[in-house]
Amino acid sequence: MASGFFDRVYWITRMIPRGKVASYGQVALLLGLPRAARQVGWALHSMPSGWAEPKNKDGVPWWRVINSRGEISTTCIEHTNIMQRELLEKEGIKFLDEFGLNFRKYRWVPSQKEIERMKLPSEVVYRLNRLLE
DNA sequence: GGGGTGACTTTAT
DNA sequence: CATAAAGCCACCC
Repeated sequence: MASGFFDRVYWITRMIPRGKVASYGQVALLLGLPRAARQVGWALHSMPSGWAEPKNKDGVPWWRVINSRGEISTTCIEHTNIMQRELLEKEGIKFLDEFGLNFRKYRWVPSQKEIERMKLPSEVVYRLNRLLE
């Protein structure tokens, strides 16, 4: 388990499968920090630029993290919202409008086993299950 | 140690 | 449905 907050964000984000998305809040929950959604966005914004490249095998698939309304919400100039949509479309995701998609259809729902392995506090597991149902 | 800064979220209007 | 406001907390001066 990584020690720093940022490293833990990258660790969770790497678990999101191709063609699936998670919200910033969902990543925060999986970290065991239910109210750290904003910092998740910041972590993805300020990671080493090489890690943001889709071709980088050891990189972080930042484009699979969107906001709780199912919309792309990056303000990054290097990695734009348009770029993010193209990356997701390349993974098979269809958009409902310019930057919105069907969260019901594309949300990453970790297996119960994966959730157990993370040893999260019961309150966090409760909130997670409610989010994913 | 204090204050500003967010790729956020929820709740209230 | 759209907007606003408040709460949020890791990080960097």
